[in-house]
Amino acid sequence: MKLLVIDGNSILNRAFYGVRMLTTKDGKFTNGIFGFMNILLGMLEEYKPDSVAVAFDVKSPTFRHEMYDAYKGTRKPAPSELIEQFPTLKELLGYLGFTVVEKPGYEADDILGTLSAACGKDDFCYIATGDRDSLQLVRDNVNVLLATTKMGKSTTVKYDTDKIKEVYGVTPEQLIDIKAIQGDTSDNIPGVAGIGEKGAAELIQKFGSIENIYENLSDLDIKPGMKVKLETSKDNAFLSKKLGTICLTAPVDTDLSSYLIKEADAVKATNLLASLEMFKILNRLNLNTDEVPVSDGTKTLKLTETNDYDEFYNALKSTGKAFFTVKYNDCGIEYILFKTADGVVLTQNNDFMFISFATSVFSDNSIEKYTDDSKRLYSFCDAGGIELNNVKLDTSLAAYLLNPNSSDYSVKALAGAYSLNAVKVDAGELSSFYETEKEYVDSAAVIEALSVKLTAAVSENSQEKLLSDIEIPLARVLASMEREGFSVDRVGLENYSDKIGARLEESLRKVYDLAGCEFNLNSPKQLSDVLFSEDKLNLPHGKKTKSGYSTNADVLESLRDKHPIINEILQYRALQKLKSTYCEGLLKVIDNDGRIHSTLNQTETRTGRISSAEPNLQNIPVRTELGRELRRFFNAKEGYMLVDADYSQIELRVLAALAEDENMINAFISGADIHSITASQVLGVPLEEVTPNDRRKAKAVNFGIVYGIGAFSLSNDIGTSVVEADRYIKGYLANYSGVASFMEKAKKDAKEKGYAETYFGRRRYLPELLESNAIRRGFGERVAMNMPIQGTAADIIKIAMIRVFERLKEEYPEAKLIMQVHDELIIEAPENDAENIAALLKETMENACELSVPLTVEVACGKTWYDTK
DNA sequence: TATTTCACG
DNA sequence: ACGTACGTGAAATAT
Repeated sequence: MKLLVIDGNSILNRAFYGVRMLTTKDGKFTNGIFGFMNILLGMLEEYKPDSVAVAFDVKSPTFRHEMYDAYKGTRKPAPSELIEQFPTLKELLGYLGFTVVEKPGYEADDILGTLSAACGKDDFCYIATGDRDSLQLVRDNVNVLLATTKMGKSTTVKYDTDKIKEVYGVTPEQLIDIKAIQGDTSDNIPGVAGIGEKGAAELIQKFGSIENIYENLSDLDIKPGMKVKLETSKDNAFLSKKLGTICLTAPVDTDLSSYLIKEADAVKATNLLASLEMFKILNRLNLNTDEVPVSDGTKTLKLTETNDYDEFYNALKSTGKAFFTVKYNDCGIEYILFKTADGVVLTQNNDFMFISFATSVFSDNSIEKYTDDSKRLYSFCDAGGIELNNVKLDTSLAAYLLNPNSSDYSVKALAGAYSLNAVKVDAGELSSFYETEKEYVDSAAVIEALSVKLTAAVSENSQEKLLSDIEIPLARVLASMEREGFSVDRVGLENYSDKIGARLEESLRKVYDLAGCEFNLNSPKQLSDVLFSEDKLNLPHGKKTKSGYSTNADVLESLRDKHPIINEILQYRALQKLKSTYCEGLLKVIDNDGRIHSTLNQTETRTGRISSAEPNLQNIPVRTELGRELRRFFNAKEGYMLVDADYSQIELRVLAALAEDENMINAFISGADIHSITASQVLGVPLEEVTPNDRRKAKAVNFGIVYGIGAFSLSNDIGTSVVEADRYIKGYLANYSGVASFMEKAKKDAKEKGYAETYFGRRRYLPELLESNAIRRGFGERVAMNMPIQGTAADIIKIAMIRVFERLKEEYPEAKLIMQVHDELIIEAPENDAENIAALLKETMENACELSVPLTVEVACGKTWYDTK
């Protein structure tokens, strides 16, 4: 019999602290269970036990905090986030066929000891724990698998008798004697006062046991000082040995066959794991559930191929719905897989009729499309001059609306999330195709069922309009923007790069001179050594990071007048950023058409914004002149102009509207400068007497308010004391009382509902609000205040983008929307139409949404991006 | 792969 | 006593 005995408390504890906080959408904490299952599955695979027992303490769990322990010698109760995971874990283990062992009055340790001792010589026992105390249980047929977390990575180390000898120089039993002398404050084991780990180990290595030591104390070769200590604590030593010896006779079932792994209750286990959103674990377990019926009741789907396109097209037309996924290759579409009532139908692009078929399906307005990557499909269709009509659902977009706190919206991931993993495919003659294209076929198999579930959930959340009027139409706009790209002056950028490169070298040389040594200036670690070491520049260090002292711009800024090297380092950093990220980074991605085609992600941010990557064109420098020069190389093609428009203070206006704050609304309606008005009202001085410094502070507060400001950060930002910053915030909230109550309501609503939401109903779930850690809860509260503002602004510009796109297509088909930077839209327009298009853009953006405050847009034309500012 | 830094709104 | 403003992506070094 091969037995695996797990210290459930210890392993769950390790897992909890080793895995970053994870929660389900509805706020259940799962990181401990997730880590536990990973460790357990790893052990099952590696050691292949036939029996498993998981032991738990019955009393409420505590945890050892190393630092805390060292000083206080006590244990802290485990946080509620961990405690709530125990019952769920036990339930899950039961469903999976593993035996949970608990005995009131006994610790998990004792159960491990008893079961390991119950192993006969034909048995083998593995003990999994994170607690070194259990190492005393190691025998020829008992190994301990010690879970340790090294640098955030969890590993298990196997201890057999040889390994114990190697590490401690003693037998496993002698570890008890070492501990009897050494003691253990966290377990209230006194030990021998004045002798620690090293001394204890040495004594036992030499003399074998405390019994031997005390029987022959006068004769043994021990330093007199140590003898005195031993003598004084004799009673404690023997008491400690007793306390430190793990009980081998706990009253638990020692018939090992009771712990044979039982058959899992696959349905219950699957449901529980799905509710915990642990799809990776679910897949790894390979539970033998019956196939899940898909929406039409079918359990096993037949994979067939058709070349009779006319017939198949008519079949699609008669149902009015096409559920499909597309596989692309370099030349376009490789094949399309359709889910039909009969199964999955493969249509391969190896026939001259195929494209005509695909074109018919895509353009047919009477066929609703349900697919998984509409942006890519729009892109393909645009490129081939094919119309794509009536996209009813994009699974990734629907799932993103349902929960933006996710990173994987693939059909595979969603099928897991919606318990559709067990749909089986009968590939028949296409089995070799199925083998190589399994993932696509499986995706097609579930896309209808998935669509049904997603549609229901979106409707349940009242997010239908968000999906049909914003996200789905936007996919088409983004596809077009990606395809259009942004024209870039390669030669200009190369020259600029050379110029920066020369200055960079010069700067580096100066830093070396001033430092008196050469080192890698790109390494914060090496730089902090040079700046802060006593034998180097010995400058006063600021805040710490995980691995040393910070060298970021804030810290350096505060040291600027302490040493001339600081200024040079700041300059170097700025140049290095321009050179590597912008010059070299951008030059690498200019396409053959002389344009940069960034990817615009629609399911990336938690607030509803879009993001730009490979390259990121939403963070092209603008704040410093040297950086802003880069924008000269982003230009309009021959005969065209850039038309650039941005919303002014859109987030603050959204705040005024959402908060229904009369005062702030009137400020915006008046059209005057919002920051000056704020300063005037908060300080109680006439508008004309507001100084530039007053305005600067008011502006900082206006920005900060949107993020869920704290006095500490504001004081940092505007360079005043925390007390004064706090007074300023109080004054601000008293003046804009609608804003104050909005913030309170935002927090309260989010706490009650579990999510924050925008004006248009976009949601963001906030499990952080349930955490016991005040820092993280505070973060959740700031997000609860910020998300409705940032998200509503994001919704508004998305609406504007769709309308601008439609109008351009209709009125100025040559002009194209090419970029969005959160509150800014850029159009590449024929020179002659630029003025008209500027007006069109401004008007469309300003009227994208009717709020109780006006939305104002500033628009400018120019040959380059630089010229539009 | 994680950490640190820094560019943008 | 904590640690301190929201949302991103990229590059470089360190592990």
